[in-house]
Amino acid sequence: MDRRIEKSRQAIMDAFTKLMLEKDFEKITINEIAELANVNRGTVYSHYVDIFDLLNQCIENHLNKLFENCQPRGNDSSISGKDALCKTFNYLEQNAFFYSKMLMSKSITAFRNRLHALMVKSVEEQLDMNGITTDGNREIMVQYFASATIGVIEWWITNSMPYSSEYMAEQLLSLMERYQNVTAPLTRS
Amino acid sequence: MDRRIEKSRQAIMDAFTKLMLEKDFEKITINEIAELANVNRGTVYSHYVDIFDLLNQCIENHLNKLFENCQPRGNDSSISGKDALCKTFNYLEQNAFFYSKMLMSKSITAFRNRLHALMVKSVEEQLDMNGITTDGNREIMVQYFASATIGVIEWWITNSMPYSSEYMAEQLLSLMERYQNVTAPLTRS
DNA sequence: TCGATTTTGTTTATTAATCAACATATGTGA
DNA sequence: TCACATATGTTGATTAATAAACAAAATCGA
Repeated sequence: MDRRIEKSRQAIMDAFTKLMLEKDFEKITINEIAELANVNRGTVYSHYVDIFDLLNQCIENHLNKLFENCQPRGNDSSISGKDALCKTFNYLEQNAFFYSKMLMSKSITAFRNRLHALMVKSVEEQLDMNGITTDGNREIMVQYFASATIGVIEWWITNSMPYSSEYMAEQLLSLMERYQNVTAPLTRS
Repeated sequence: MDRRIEKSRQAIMDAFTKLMLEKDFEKITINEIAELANVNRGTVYSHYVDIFDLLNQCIENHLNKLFENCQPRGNDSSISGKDALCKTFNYLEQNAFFYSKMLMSKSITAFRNRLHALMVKSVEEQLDMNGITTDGNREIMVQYFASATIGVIEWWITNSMPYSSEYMAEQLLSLMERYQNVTAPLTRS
């Protein structure tokens, strides 16, 4: 792809993310973003229809990175479920400022919705991948695991990460293993 | 000016400076520079005729910053000659890696020549500014002060800055004050 | 509330950057 | 020494980014 596109997108997204950390979303203007990104205002509009589109793509980028982190590498299962989960918590820790802002913002509902949707999808994939069948209702089970995991993550982030990422991965894994052989809603063991 | 020009120049110059620090000038290629700067190779050629032009402009940029540092601020002489000289040594310290490379490189003669020329010009300006007249030969005096100052700077840089910049400024100032009321070849008192 | 300022979103002409292709030059290893 | 690879410098067609200008909407301050 034309490297200009990549550079502009990166500069705009970086500027937006930076502004997100230091002020409320409602206070951020396209002007500010363009100025900080050092691109023309028109360039912003050529990549994003408006600031909400920018927000959504920003969320999408971050959540993609989040869920990438918990995919076992390639075909070799050299990385265990616990390792992958640990990597995920490490990633969250490194980007805690961003995720904290997203979870605590009153005006941003898109983030929670998208996180939940992606988590549900991820849990379903893990169930399929591990060939898990259950007596109970599958739909409900998926919702159960997804919400449980998000709840733990949200609590950990918004409470300034009181435990290490290793410990969190351990505990979450242990909780999930109690019920089914679903070793992790995000990863396979 | 079109911000694209500024951004491209900056990216290219940054990449070149970075490469200068980690390898010899002769080993640096335009391809490398373009790659590291993340610009098309043609863009490099649209700003610089060849790698020697790039080197010269790089030297020019750095030396301009060097001599900017020792100009007293604006019209108010709130910053004394010593302070300005101190700022100059501080700047040299911060960019010691670059200046050391330049001074020690066998293949780069342009840097020493340009440094000497700018130093001579600076000494002449300081003489004029302070209205200094002397019995001796002015030309020779200018050469004397210019070479003396460069010699001290070169020794300090290539010997890993054995004294603090404050001390160096002090000592150099004191040496120059012994002869004329030329308080500093780089600054006015 | 009202006037002023800022922001938004869009358009247009212009320009810099891009990619691909090329011939030439330089250098490198067998 | 001679292929082979890499680097140089240039060209032309295409595209993304730019600045400037604009009307409309939103925000702000008095």
